[in-house]
Amino acid sequence: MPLSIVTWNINSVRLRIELVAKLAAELNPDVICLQETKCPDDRFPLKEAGRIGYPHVAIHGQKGYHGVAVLSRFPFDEVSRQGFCDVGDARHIAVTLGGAAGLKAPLTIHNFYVPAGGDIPDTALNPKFKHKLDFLDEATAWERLHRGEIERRSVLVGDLNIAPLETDVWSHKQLLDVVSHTPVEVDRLGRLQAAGDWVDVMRRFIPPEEKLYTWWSYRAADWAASDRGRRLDHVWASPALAPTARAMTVLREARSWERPSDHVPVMVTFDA
DNA sequence: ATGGTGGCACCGCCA
Repeated sequence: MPLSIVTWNINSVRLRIELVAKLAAELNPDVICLQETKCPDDRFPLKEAGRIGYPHVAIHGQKGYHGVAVLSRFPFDEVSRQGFCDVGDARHIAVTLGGAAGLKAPLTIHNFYVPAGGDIPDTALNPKFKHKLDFLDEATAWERLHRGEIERRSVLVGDLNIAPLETDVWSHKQLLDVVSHTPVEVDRLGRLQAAGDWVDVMRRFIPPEEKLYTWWSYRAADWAASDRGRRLDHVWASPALAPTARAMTVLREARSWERPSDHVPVMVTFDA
């Protein structure tokens, strides 16, 4: 059975729930993983999610900042939330789809929102950059502990706030010292990927030689004309699941929607 | 070379 999963940093779920409806109408995904919901759990727009076809919602939110959620057409067998760096941030939620979703075997989706890391790529000068690296280190250690489960049928998606490849940014040279593309961050992300033996599914569909972006700054006068994008959002699959990936879409047009997020949705369809 | 925008909570912080 095909299972389509979207990841999208929505930058406020309450402000943009109608854009989730538009996404649902255009791509019809089975599961939608959101980041930066910026919404306490008791204020999440659950009714609206149900109205647009997603009656099953797993949330890990907080007031004003961060927050992740998973909207699903199918019920979850399990939901879990992991804290990192002991700071109380809502940056991870995992759901398992299985028998109740009609899958032949359980499939776990990890939805991450990695800290952005501030402006200065120096851990001594910028505590937010230190937090970003620490978060990635903790997530890597946590993955090593759970490697046995991850190896089966897992997906890791989210706003990882790092563009690892030279073609994941509009100018490799000009962004080498810009947070999101520094070698130290790329190295940390590589370790996280190696810890789960994750396959970069987006790059299975668009070769590493080609430019590929999922985020364009709000600060550009004309984001499309300047096209100074970065690939900050990712879909990784475990080795067991990766070969079943059938299609991948980066919904670039969503950046032109009215009152858009600065990130666009990415969808991957698996024969799950 | 600089500053440019956006969301939330509350007039600063984070992205």
